[in-house]
Amino acid sequence: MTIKKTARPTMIDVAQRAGVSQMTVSRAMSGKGYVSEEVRLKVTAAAKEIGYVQNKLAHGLRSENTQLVAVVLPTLGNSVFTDVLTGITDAVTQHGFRPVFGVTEYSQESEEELVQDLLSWRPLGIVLAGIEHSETTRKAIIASGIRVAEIMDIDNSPISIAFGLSHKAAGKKTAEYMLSKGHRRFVYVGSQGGKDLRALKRFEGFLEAINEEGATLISTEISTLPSSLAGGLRTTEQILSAADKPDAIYYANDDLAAGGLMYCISNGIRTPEDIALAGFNALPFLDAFPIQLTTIRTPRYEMGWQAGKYLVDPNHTHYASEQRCIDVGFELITGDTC
Amino acid sequence: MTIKKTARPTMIDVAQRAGVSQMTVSRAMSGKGYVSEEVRLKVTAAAKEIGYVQNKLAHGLRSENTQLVAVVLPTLGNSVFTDVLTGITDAVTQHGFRPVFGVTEYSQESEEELVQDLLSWRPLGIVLAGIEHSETTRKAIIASGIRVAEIMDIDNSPISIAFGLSHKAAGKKTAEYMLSKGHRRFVYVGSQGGKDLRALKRFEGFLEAINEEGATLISTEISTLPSSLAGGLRTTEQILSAADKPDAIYYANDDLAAGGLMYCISNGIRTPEDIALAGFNALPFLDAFPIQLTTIRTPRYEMGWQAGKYLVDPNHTHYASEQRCIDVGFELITGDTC
DNA sequence: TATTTTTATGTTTACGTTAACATAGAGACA
DNA sequence: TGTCTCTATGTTAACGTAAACATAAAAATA
Repeated sequence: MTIKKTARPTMIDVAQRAGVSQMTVSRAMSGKGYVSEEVRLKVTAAAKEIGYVQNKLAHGLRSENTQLVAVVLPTLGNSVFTDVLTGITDAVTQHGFRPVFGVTEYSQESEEELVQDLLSWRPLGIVLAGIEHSETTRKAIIASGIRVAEIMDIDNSPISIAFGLSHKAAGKKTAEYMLSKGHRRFVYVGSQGGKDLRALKRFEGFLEAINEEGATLISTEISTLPSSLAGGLRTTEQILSAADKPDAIYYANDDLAAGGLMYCISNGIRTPEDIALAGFNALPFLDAFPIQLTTIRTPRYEMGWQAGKYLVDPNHTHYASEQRCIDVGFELITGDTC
Repeated sequence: MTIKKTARPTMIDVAQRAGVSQMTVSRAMSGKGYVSEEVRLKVTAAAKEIGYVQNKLAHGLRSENTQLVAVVLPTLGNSVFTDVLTGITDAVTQHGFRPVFGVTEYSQESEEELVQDLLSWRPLGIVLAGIEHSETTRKAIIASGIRVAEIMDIDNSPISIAFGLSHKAAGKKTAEYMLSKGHRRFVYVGSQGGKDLRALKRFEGFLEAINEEGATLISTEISTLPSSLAGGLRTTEQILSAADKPDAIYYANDDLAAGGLMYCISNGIRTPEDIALAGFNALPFLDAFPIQLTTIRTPRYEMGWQAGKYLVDPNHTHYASEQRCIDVGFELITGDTC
């Protein structure tokens, strides 16, 4: 006879205590199949007495239903993605699911490994941030046969379904608004060394629009660091100290833009008279600023929520082969800085 | 449309393809036991060809080793906890583990359910934010026999080990500094309807210190909402518009304090001459403010990292019954607002 | 050369659960 | 009254993997 490592109670222990078969315990706990009220009470009492805890590994292995949803995000260091994760978590938790996540740090190689690893948990579905993935990643997910939802971006072909917005259109819209306010000489400020593909798409849309109008992009300042207020502030200081000053700065996101705005506020630089500023995301802390930043509001929580709901809601129709994009839209916040 | 159950390849399929037994595949994939280099290559090639993906449910069930770490947090809506989660994730990922998490929204009842559910995944260990838990929660974890680490707080008896700081001491230290700067009439600003127990402990320490010195607490303003800059701003406006004005405000955290500081900056109110302000956490975005907030720096990422490392590092000694607190400390940032 | 050790592989079984099938009594209906 | 359906329970097998045990050839040692 071998010695068990952990003698955690199983359904067999509960069954013995309740004087029924193990299968009856299973039925009483899961609520599936017929169990008399009397027996059900005996079983739940016995389970509580001996501290029975379900083993989800065994459950998942046998039933092929893990109650797990995999989530792949570039980082948790930006509230944009924690908003999304919160939406996903809320949606799937409602249906008894749990998220298992990993972060890629904006690397497609990391994403490949991560997806492989997450798939080994046999989740019901997977949520991927972004719509650009390596062929290996796409193949692995398709081969697994599980449900997929891509979020944030719709500017490409999704594996199956995408809930997002057109970043190219958002960049374009920002440019059009800035141009309409008479700005003509721009600087673009980015971060992450250009690894943020959605930021690049916004910049692309932005560039197209200003080129169409014959306006000028003086320079681009892309730091390798993650975006931060402090980084945006420093970069803005440099830009405004240079000989060839722009009349407007387009930032990859609100973290950078807020830093720029803070620099202006602190140094008595007027917006938009001395310099116009625009960001992206409409982060909530900007509400507290005395000057409202021109930016674009994105429904981050909602994208996560919709994707999560889509994956776990049994009433949803699922699109295995059909590819479709759900445009959740965005809203230009004109603000005071253009 | 029904979801078809895909016949995903197992080790048996790999074995057939490679012309070996299933057990040899298991050994080749896991690296445990003897496998000749020749066979190992055949197996990995066969696995790749048919798109084999490990089944972690079966692995975990058989080996009693899930490579999972459970994480319980009050919310993801505050960067304090995402910092912690990032630390945990980084530490456990290094050792091939994956976090499974859930949020309690500051409710002990939610925590009970959540812990029960997370335990059913048979994680190697669990990280809990905070040191105050219901007796049911404590019992369930102890009965499960898994490793536990509590983080953030050390002002109580941990289940096993806690990595955190004394919030009471932090509140006291802030009060002492403010008193040393001559402030005597205080208002306290909180949020979450007092459900944030760590904030309450800081307030407790703060109160003790000002009472010892005979200073006055004019009032406490505790909103039921989650903390935000906008909330801090509004509350500060109210406080400074009242007839009985304090000479210092102590905020439950930096989100609220930053809102207050922003109100002062926007309205030409001088700190600390007109009003002194202090917060808690030293959130990074405050670096970009023209006036540095008086606050307390907390090693959030480090707490998460240490807890994660403690749980999954095979070289660590584990303290099953012994209770101990690891004080990670804090640092007073004197700043400009006191 | 004989013996022991190391390496390499296979066979059987068990992890804890649920699906599928089996059985039997209670009540409904002809 | 006999058959049929519904309810309540039990029995057996299977999910995919790794531990335990078994075996045999190759290498090391005596």
